[in-house]
Amino acid sequence: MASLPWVAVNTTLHKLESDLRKLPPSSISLDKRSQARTPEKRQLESQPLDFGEALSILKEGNFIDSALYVPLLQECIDRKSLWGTKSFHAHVLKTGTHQDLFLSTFLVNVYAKCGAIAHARKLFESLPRRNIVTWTALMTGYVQNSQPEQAVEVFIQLLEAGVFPTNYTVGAMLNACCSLYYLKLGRQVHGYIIKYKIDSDTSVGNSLCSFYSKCGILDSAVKIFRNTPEKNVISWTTIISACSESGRAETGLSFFLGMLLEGMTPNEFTLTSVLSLCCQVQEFALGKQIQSLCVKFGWEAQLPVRNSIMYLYLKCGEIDKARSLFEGMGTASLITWNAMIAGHAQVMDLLKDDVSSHRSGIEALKIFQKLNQSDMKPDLFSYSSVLSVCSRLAALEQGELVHAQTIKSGFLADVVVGSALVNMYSKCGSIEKASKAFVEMTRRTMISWTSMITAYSQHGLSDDALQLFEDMRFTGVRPNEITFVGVLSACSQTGRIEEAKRYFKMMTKEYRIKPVMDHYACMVDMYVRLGLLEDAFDFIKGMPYEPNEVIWSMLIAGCRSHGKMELAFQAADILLELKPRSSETYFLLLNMYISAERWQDVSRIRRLMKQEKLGGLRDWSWVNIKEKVYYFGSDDRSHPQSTQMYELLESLLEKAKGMGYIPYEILQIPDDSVGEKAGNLIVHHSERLAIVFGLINTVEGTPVRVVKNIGMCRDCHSAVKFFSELTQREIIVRDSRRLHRFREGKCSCGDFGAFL
DNA sequence: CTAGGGTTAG
Repeated sequence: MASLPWVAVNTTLHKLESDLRKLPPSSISLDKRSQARTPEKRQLESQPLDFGEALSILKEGNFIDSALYVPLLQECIDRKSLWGTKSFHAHVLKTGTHQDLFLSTFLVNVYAKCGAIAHARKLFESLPRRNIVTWTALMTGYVQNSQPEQAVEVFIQLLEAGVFPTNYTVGAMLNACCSLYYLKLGRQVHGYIIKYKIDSDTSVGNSLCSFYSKCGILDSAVKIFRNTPEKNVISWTTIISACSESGRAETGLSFFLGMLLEGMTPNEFTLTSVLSLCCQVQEFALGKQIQSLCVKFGWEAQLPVRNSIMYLYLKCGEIDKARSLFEGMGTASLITWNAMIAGHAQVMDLLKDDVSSHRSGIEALKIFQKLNQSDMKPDLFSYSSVLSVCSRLAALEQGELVHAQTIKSGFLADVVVGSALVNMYSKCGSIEKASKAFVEMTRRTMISWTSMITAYSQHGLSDDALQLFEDMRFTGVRPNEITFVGVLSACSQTGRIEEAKRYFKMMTKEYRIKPVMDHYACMVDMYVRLGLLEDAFDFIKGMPYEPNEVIWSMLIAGCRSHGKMELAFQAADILLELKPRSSETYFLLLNMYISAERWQDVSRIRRLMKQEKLGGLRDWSWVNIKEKVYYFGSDDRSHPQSTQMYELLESLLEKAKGMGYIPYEILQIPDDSVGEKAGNLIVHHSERLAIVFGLINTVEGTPVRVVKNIGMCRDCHSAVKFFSELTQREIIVRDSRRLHRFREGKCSCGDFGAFL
């Protein structure tokens, strides 16, 4: 963006002003050529066409029927076939049809759409004649090929050439401005639009509306929309998707309602936008109603519509339905593939603690692999989704392969892909590679910074996290509420009470960010770690909203660790009034009462769990070894190497005891699938088995990475610390709450990470 | 001029 000098911009606008002055007001508004397609043109398009056949005719140097020109070019766009376009171009030159301005303009457009903007430019330069549509096509081409500065440049040139801009040209200019984030320039263009009274033109209004929304000013977009006198379907679609981009899904849905009430018929664009809104706010029932609307209006066969519906099914967890839609799709686009990968990634979140969540991730990797084998190339969306899948799976090997692929394909340069990579390495336990990826980024957004700050914080490196936060502020990037979760949790890890208070104040006063539950949770966590349990209690009581389950469990777990049982019991009573929803919370209380031998309370908890219909938890862990996944449950003996595993485990535990390991009582997690078998006490939780399996089956000295579906208990946490020292191995366990990196007898979580 | 897919927390 630096290459566009302000002088040029001002010249443009100055020139624009004088040129627009010469213009009779009526001539700007419409360019007939691009209006609704003429009947004979539509007829051309419906001609049957075999793309391959047509191309081979061209290749052999033979002529093709001119009736096939338009459909062939359209096909080149759809397939992004540069080779096809070139062949066609050659054909046009040979037949002398390049004199046809319509065809030449179309070719400029096709080259641009195939990503060959340089070719488009060359053709443009060589044309003996050009009209405003040709100019506009070139501008649009630059915008679409991420060279908005060039688009502005072309705009200057066309004005200098004495050509009159149309509404389309103004639209392309506004698009260039929003890609440049040139709010100022766009506003000036808006000024001229008003001055020359073309603001009542529907398409100009639509462009402005989309411009403001893309610059993040939804209010202005809404204003423009309301002031557009003759709203068409596009106007409504624009405002609806503007709401979607600004994350204001409810507003978007109400606009949709308004549209229907005004008797406007939605088109396929509208419906796909609305479906995406439904996904955003998880209004799946509404989404299914929209699906019926798609059928009613006859849009259900459109690929984008089918993509949206498939994505909707994934988001509400109906994977089988989504999969059958996917498999039934004759032609899938890259977006179809990406939606499948991203959808599976989100299903992982949906199924959080269940082992099927993991399977969904594996499925996503498989889909990505199939995409690689297909004739389509993954793009930045595919890469960022698949990287997030790798990070959720802690699949380092696969993640590294994807990393290599992003380097090869050049997508690593994208900020989102870069941030996803930082996150992947961090979640896979390698802070070194995460920070390397961060340092190598050429551009950073707030999310990139936040990812890295959070990464340091999760790895227990609070100095680095806080330093980076200061760097971020110094760079002038505005943190959001998630950044502060990272900052505050970094403070809490190392008990920096004063700094935590300062940052909390900074968040609310300087950045006007309303603290949410997670911020309070960080503060409570800090008091608890420091053993300041009364302070924690007071802090909780002073919160502006009702503390949730997580906050109370933290306090209770802390009281347990510090032996302040009276306070723990008091807090437990309050917690139970809240009717906790998670089984984990009940197990925390249950085990606490069992070890305190408060049998009345034990039966009270059991009764409550039955009332709430909360079943057992499954304790699962898995370990990735050479792209294969091995699952383990508590006391699992199903693996052929079991004997060897248990021998190693017992010997490690014995040696640990010699070094001072004192076992806590191991948390009992009754598993529903097994039924309540009396006297079947758990001896080993799943992560221990996964760890020893990893130790046996990986090379000496390399890290072992394990993922666990629920939180680690105190006993396992303490034992694994000794394992890391005894084996001189780095052991990484990612549980449902946080990341534990055990090295030389210490854990990155600072020892207060195990709640149960 | 309008659409469908992506990254950050506990």
